[in-house]
Amino acid sequence: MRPTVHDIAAAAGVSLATVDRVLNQRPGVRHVTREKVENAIRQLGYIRDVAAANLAKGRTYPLVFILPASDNSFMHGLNAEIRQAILRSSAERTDIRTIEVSAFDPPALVSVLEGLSQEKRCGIAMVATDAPEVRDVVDRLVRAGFPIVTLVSDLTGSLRHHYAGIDNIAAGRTAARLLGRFLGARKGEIAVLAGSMLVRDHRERLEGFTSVMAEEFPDLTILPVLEGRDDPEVAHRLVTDALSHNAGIVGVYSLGAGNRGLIRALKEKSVDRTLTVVAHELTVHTRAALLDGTIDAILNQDAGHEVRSAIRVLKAKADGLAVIEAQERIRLDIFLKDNLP
Amino acid sequence: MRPTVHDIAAAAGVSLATVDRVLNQRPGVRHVTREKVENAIRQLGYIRDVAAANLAKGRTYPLVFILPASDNSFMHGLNAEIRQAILRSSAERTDIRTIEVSAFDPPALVSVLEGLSQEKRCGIAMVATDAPEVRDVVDRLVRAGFPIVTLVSDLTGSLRHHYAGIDNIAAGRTAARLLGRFLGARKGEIAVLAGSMLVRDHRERLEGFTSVMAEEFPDLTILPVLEGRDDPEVAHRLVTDALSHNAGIVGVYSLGAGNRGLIRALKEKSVDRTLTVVAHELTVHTRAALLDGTIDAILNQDAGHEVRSAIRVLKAKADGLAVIEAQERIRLDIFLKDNLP
DNA sequence: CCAAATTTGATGTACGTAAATCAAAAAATC
DNA sequence: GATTTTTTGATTTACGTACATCAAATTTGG
Repeated sequence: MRPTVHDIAAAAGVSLATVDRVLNQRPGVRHVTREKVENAIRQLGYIRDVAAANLAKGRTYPLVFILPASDNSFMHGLNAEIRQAILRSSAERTDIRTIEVSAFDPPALVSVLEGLSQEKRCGIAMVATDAPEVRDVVDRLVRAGFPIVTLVSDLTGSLRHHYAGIDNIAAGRTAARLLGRFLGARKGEIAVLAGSMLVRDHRERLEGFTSVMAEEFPDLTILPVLEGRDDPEVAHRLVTDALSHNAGIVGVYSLGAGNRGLIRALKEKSVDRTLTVVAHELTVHTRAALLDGTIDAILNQDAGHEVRSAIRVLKAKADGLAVIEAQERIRLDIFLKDNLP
Repeated sequence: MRPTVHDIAAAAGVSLATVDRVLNQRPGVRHVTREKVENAIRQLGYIRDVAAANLAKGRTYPLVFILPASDNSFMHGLNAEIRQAILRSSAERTDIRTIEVSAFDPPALVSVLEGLSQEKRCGIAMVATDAPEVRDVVDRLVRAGFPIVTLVSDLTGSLRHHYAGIDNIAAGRTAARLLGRFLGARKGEIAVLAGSMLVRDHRERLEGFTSVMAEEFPDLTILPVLEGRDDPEVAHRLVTDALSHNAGIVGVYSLGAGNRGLIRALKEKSVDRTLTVVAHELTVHTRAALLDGTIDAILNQDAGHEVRSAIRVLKAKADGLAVIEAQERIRLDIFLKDNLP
């Protein structure tokens, strides 16, 4: 049986009330007494029963998800997962609310965060926009005791407690190796379709991609990046143009959203040639394209896992508890047509 | 605020004691009264507070892991993860014990299960050996109210509540496509190294592998399977022999354990030729081989995830609660040298 | 050494549920 | 209609923790 507060009180030779004061950091305990209690806690290996504590406190975990107002499948999926989490909130004692903030707009994000800093403490999960002023508010909030995790896109160099998302450099590198290996001995050009180079995750994916390409596949040259703004129409036009003007393209890496347009363009143009294509994010469109052979591999991050992980980490941080690191690592999923979920 | 037992009592116009009798399926409630209470539960959307209930009951979840006594890295890893879970057991209210049973030995497994059926009810996670007599005991245990999940290796056609493991046919198919695509236009022979064809997961991997090879890569022919019994020494000898006698081998698929021997054989023989190699299970050995280029891709199942998932599912089943299906799906991890954890 | 301030103890209530007891009411049986 | 059986109610204690109150003990300051 694990020790209870009563056991500590007995072991430390103090009353229950004193143990309570120490545990909950209430004033009115002399230094020596506090030490006695803390020693007893350590020796007995006491761990607070979080379930019982939450019951007594009537505690719920107020959580806020800050998401960019982007209209693409991935963000829709992320939103859906958060709604699922909200449905579970009574069982999980969470109280989740979401705030939309205009995309790639540091000042907007900063003002939302500053608004939160005025309210009572809550856990924050945010899709970060990478800017110094954002880092500053985040650091301030962390110092003020707010548990903060970044979601999907990280804020490196900040004090955020955790990042629930994939390693985007590794993702880009993996994409490059897959493309390179699938192309085998073929020489030619690779078209890269991104959303925007202003977004950190896209920049990182490109960085990883180009470095592996340069190191290991010198016969393949990367064309200037097409910025499709995660918009299917724009993507369609850019890819169509590129394929028309450049007969040497043998492969495509789509590292952002807006794959609907890419797929349409590929189908229109691929009658005359075979392209090897690696794209990000598993959606109804990319899934169909993988199955019909238009796309060769899909790299994916599991939005559901990211949301559940963010919630687990925020709750643990609010309680000052440790997390199971391996459990919270978001992996890069690689899907071929054979291992689709 | 979510409704409590008091709210139901009030709504149904009965006493707390009666609500308790209904909730915990105690006798002494007339049919009509039971219905009144059940209606109130449904209308108010009452959900039992599991934390409070467990506190009141002083409940722990007795769990048993039944594992084959196999001496390979994967089973060691699985064991390590179970030990980790045991360390967390006080916080998770679990009481975990493991039972080793000789590998690939249905009668031994059956007798262990029958022993458990005599004890008080507990959740069972087992690495199944696929045999009719095992299926029968499992079905009997499930009917007797034991929550049962299969781990790593499934028992299809049985009543087990859940399977915590990967889809091995999909794994084999994926391996075939990776090998085939990596080899590009090359023709030649593929060596397959398995542990034993008596194990269901190995059979399934081979099945998936051969079917994709046959369908999509007719220029590659599969050599007769080498059964390495998951033993490094045996594997080393078999692979060395195969490579010596057959100059046409261009690729290797290792679908079982004992990769240490495979890797040594490859290093000794690969001075004169380039092989494309796909292997299962990420261990220190396969990881190093992936990084130094001896292996091209590793397929993996995350033992930690499998153990945690099995525990979550068993607890949920014991409480009659639903699980988050997407969370419990064990995915096939594909590692290239760029996305190693 | 006395008064004031601080520290500690004792005790009770609460959270939502489980489980037990005993009395009272209702239903079924003869 | 009286008796037995079944069903229901009322009440209590418990789980491990949080939190509040008030009294008692101890320390501190003058």
